[in-house]
Order: sequence, then structure tokens, then C-alpha cells
Amino acid sequence: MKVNGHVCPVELTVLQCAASRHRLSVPNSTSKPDESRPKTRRAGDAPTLADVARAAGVSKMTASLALNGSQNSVRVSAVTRERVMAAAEQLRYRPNPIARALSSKRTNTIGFITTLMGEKPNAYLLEVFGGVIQGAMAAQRTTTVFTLGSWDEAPTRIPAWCDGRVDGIIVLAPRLEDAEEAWLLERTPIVTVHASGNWRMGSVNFEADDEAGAYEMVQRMFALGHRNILHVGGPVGFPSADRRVEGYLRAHAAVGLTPTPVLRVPFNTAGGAEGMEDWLQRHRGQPLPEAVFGGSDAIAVGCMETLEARGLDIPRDISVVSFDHTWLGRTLHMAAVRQPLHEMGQQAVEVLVQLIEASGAEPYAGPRNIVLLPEIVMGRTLAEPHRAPLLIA
Amino acid sequence: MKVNGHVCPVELTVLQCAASRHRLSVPNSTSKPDESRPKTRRAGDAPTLADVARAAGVSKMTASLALNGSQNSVRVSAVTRERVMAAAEQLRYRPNPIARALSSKRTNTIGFITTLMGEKPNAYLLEVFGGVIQGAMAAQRTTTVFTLGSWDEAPTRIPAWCDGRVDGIIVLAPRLEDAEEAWLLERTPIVTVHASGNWRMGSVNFEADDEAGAYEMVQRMFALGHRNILHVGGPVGFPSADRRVEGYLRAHAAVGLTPTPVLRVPFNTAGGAEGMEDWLQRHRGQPLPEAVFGGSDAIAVGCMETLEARGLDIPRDISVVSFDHTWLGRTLHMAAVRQPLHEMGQQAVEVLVQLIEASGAEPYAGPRNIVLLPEIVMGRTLAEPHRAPLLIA
DNA sequence: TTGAAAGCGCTAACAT
DNA sequence: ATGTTAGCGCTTTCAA
Repeated sequence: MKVNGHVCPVELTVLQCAASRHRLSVPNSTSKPDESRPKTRRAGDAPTLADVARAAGVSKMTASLALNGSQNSVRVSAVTRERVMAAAEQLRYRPNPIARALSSKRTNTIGFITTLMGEKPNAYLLEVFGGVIQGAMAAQRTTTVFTLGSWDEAPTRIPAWCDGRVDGIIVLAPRLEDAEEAWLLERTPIVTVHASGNWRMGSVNFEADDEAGAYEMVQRMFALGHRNILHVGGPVGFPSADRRVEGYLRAHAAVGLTPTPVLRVPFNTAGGAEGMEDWLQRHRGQPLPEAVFGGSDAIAVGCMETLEARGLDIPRDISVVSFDHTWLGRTLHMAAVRQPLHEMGQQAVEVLVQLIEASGAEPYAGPRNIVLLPEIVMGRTLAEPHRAPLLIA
Repeated sequence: MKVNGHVCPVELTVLQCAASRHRLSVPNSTSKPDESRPKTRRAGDAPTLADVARAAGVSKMTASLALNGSQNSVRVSAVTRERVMAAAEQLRYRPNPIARALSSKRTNTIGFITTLMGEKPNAYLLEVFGGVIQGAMAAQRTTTVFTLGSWDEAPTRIPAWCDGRVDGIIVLAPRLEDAEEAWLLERTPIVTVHASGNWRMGSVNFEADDEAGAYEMVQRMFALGHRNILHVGGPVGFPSADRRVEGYLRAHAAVGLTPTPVLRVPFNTAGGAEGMEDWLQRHRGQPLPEAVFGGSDAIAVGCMETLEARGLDIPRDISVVSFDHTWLGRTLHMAAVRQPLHEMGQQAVEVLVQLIEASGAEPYAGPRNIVLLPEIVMGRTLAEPHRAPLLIA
């Protein structure tokens, strides 16, 4: 098979253009899950506990006890256990987790609910997700991902996932109202991240102290000598964006400085780039700010783009700092308020596990709202302000 | 509660330092999944099919048939169906997916196996993952993530996950030998991504034509006037890295140019930055390459870092192009060979579903190795070569 | 058109 | 120390 003038090595290879979105369909394949298949037990099927028990010459329950090692010393004699384990080994027995889940009402799986991590991955979300799967691994659980097309679907779809397939769920809630069908949620513990007070009580919420982080960062910049700092914040109505603005303002109030009016843009690179460009054009001839404080990594990167496109050097001519310090910010060595997103994900799992294991007798007694403190990270994009004030071209 | 001089609004709030990794433990919580709980049916439990049937005055199976809508017109009369559905609605009945899975041997879940997406997210991996969950959503399945500490664990842990909890799995295999316990895999369909020939036959593999992509990109650069292109490739032994080098070399051979010897570095930013710095120091006084071709986004970003730190302007003084065009490359508007990672993830799910639904009677008849064609993306980091040749300082 | 009954593979009370 | 028995909630023959 020849493509672009060279030969592909593998015989069965099929080359196709990715952009064509060509469906590789075989004749009778439906995209809907199949609901009907035969289920007579065939010889090739996986061995069950019964097979092991039979092979070891004991009953199913003895086999179960021997294998699960629970009730350690008492229930099963050493020789019996030995025999059972040998049989299991020999048959290559693997317990069926579905059957176990049905019987024990525990799937050992936690759900992670997110909006589509599509073509345009959300760095913030991915960061938390990384923490979640790491936490899940540490807690000996697996993570299943439920994808929401948009947050509008949340009230109807989230309860539908609380149907026993997971022991508990973690919800990343940028902003979320009370679920209408809260009745179902009562059976499935939930931990939210960044659902600042919007979610029903009874669950546990994680958030970062955005306000304090922004306050601290602006103070640091003041200490470096900056006086004219432009804050390009996220959209109005996002609690976290709003709180960052508050921190920015409070820092100014604390030292008696009049803040430059805040710019609000969407939480993405284009938002930062276009907002910045627009702002610069509206302030032509006026002094260039000494620094820009982006409301997120993406916003800050967008701002940098615009500034650099105008020939400005960062941080010589103007400093740029950001919020979050996700992988994007780290890669670019940006100065930022680091929000402990990864830790949030990990700790969310820890708390969720506690919630799951809390029986009626010993209810969860920990905190209901957990606020992590952000930290200031210095980087290559922040320096002392430019000596001679620059004007906006 | 006061922190950093301001008051937190929520009463139950607990502030904690993220870096402390403090365990929020409640007294009797074990991290191991709990194995023992009572299971007598209490009034507050979720309604079952039996409850619905009783409420509707029919048998369980009639209820099941009525609700699942299978055997559409024949089996159940319209009135009965109506009554059953009303009862279900009224009881807020939700079918238990675990029970369904046990009975039907279908979980409608696909597994995604990956190494830890930890603090240092792998852009490549995340890109594919985004495609997978999107594909899964389209196919009405959920995705469960299995995390591998390192690839060494693959041969033992992957088979352990083929125990029925998922209908099939997708494996991102940078390099992977034959699984020793392949016997188990026979029951669970597998689609690999980038497992170029290393994995057992019988599964389906996806890959991109790295060689052709690199060839094409170098040709484009030749067309722009570049003659001295340094390829900073990924580590020796990674099939994809090796094939990119081959494409680079073939492009030179095609036009009769002698290629600059290839540099091989780790697949990350530090690799690119340090490799580049080292190379420049070893070639002091010699002509600066007109362009650098990074073996991945991360490598290219690292190279750019080093070059810009030396005061070089990209692309005026030197062009930089990369491979992959993941989110990092897109954010920075880099010129690159775009590998269709997202599409790979999506299509991997489509094929996996076909594999799952292929019964013994109608086995999967599609291709076993699917090669997607990369495409060239122009960007801000690639321009015509610098007129006056520069020397390495 | 509907019902009764037998699993799916495992866990857990209750005997022995 | 081990076996018996009864579910978990659903699907699916097999009768009626």
C-alpha cells in the first residue's frame, strides 16, 4: 500500500485521513449497546468460584473465605486454604467484580463527573482529574468518568448516575444550582470541588481561597515596586473569578492605592488575547501598566501573546502573572498563584472514601467545606517594573 | 476563622495548607475497601424491579419487558406497559446497572489504561483520552480509568482488569511487549494505540504515520528555503521517535541534502531545553541552524526556551516546528505535524465497540492496524530562514 | 399476552 | 472448621 510515495510495512494496514471522520462501520453494528445475547455457559468461559470449590473439593463459601482471607485465622484451616488457593491458581480463577458488587453493594469505583474534555482541554479540569485518579489508585478504587455535554444536563444526568454503579462521585462544579432530583443523591455520597455554597448541604465541598491568593500575589507585586497592575479576570458570575477580583481590590485598599479598573474576559486564551488587545486600543497613549495579572493561566497566556505581538518583552517591559499554575503555566515558567488542584483531586477522593465508609452508626464527622490555601510561585514572567514608564502605542 | 487577615464566610470551613498533605482522617477509616456490611433490605433502599412489578400488579418479567421496550409491539400490551411505566415513574425506579451487568454479561463500560496522569500530565496522553471519553459518550458507554504506576506493571495488571468489569479496553502503549498472561485477554477485546506491532495479534492497533508526517514537514521547510534543519528527536527505542527521524532523513535524501546529525532527548520540556543548550555549546562558532524540528511539542517548547534565553527571536532568527500539536502546541500557535490524537481516541472506541459486539458468528472483519495520516499545521513559529546566516554565540 | 422459575457469580446468615 | 441455604436485582428460557 502506497501513500505519499512510501510503502507501509504492515499488511493489514489501512490508511485513512483523520479529518474525514470516516466511520469504520461493519455491516450489522449498532451504536446502541446490545441487549440480547445467548448466555448458556460454554466450556471456554471464565472459571467461577464454584469451579474452584469443586476442584478443591470444598463448598463455595469455604472457597470464598479461603480466598478472601477475611476472618483470617479462624474460619478456614491452613490446609484447606492451601488447597483452595492451589485450585484457584491452577484454574486461573479471577473473582467476578460485578457479582461481588451486586452482592456486597460496593463497586469500589468512584465516579468523576466532568464536562467534555474535548478538543479544547480544560487545564484546570485535567489537573484535578489527575489528582482524582491518583487518589483513587491510592485508595484501591477505580475511577469512572461521566461526561456531561454541558452543565445544563447536570440536574438530570447526575442523579441518573447515582444508580449504584459507583460508590460515590466527585463533581467539578464551576457553578451549579441545587439538583432538582436530590432525592437520589441521598444514596450516593458526593464531594464537590469549587461548588462554593451552591450545592446542597450534606455533601463535602473543596475549594481554594482565591481571594487570599489574589491578595497575596498583588501584595508581592507591590513589594517589587509595581503600582499599576491590570487585572484581567474571568467572567462575572463565576465565584472563583469574582473572589480573585476581590482579593485584587482588597490588596489595593490595604495600601491605599486606587486599583486600575478590572477587565473581565472568558476563561481562555482567546479571551485573554482579545481582551488585552481591545483594552490596549482603548487606552492608547496612556501609560502601559507595569504588570498584568491574569485570572487564569489561559487568560495570562493570551495577554502575553498580545503584548509580545506588540514587541513588548516580558518581563522587561511588562510583567505577567497568572492564577492556577496548571501545567500550562508550569511549562512556561510563569509566576502565578498556584491553586492546589492536584491535591484537591486527591483529597477529594480521600474524603469521599470516608463518606462512603461512614456507616449510619458512625456518620462522617469531618469538615463540610474544606478550603485549601493557594501559594505564590515565582517565575520568569515577573520582575521589577520597567524604570522608564512606557506609553501604549 | 481568620487567615491572612481576612474572614472566611462559611462556618464549617476548615482551612488547610495544601502542601502539608495532611490526611483528613476520621477515627475508624481504613483505606482498604470495606468488605463487611449488613445487607438486610431496609425501607429506604432504592426500589427494585420487583417493587415496580408489584405496584403494577404484574410479574417481574412483564415489568422488565415493558420498561426495556425490547420486543417492541408483541410481548406486552399497551395498557400493561402503561401501568408498569406509571408505577416505575411513581416509585422513581432506576434499574440497577450492576445487576443488569451480572445477568447480561455486559457492563457498557470501556476501560482506558494509562500510566499515571499525575503532576506532570502527558499532553499526548490527555489528548487521546479526550477522544476516548468523547467516543464513549457517543457510543453510550462510560469509561473507567485504570492507572498503571509504570509500564512494568502492565503485564500483570492489565490481565487482572480483564475480569468482566469492562466490556473491552483501550491501551495506550508507548512500547509494550507481549503480555505474558495473554490467556485472559482473549475474553476482553483490546484496542491499542501506538503499539506498533508489539502487541499480540487478534487485537486492533491504531497509529499515526510518523514517518510520512516528518517527511512532509521537512519538505515544506525545504520549500520555504531552509537547508540547515536540526532535528531534536525523542529517545532512541521509541518506535514513534525513530520513525520521525526516518522521515526527516528520507526527506533529506529525497533532495540530496546531507542532514544535520540528529539529536535525541527525552520526551519533555527539560529534555528539549537541556539538549538544545548542550548542543549549542558543543557547536559554538558554527552557523546556527535555520530551523529546529522538535520531536514533540514538549521538546520543541524546551528548545524555544533555550533559544529565546539566548536572545534569539522565533521565527525571525530561527524557526521551530514540532510534532504532535497537542494542546500545548495549539496554545502557543506552533507550526507542527499534527498527529490526530483526539481522533485516534474516538475511533479507537468505535472499533472497540465493534470488537465487543462481534459475536462468534460474525467476527470482526475490519482492519487490524489502522494508520492515521498526520497533517501539517502552519503557525507562528515557522518562517523563511534568516537572510544573513547567524553564528552560534 | 403473561407468569413461574432458573440462573448470573458472589457474599453472608444460619446450621452442623 | 465446613456445608447449606438464601439472597443481591436483573434477564431469560419455558410454560401456561
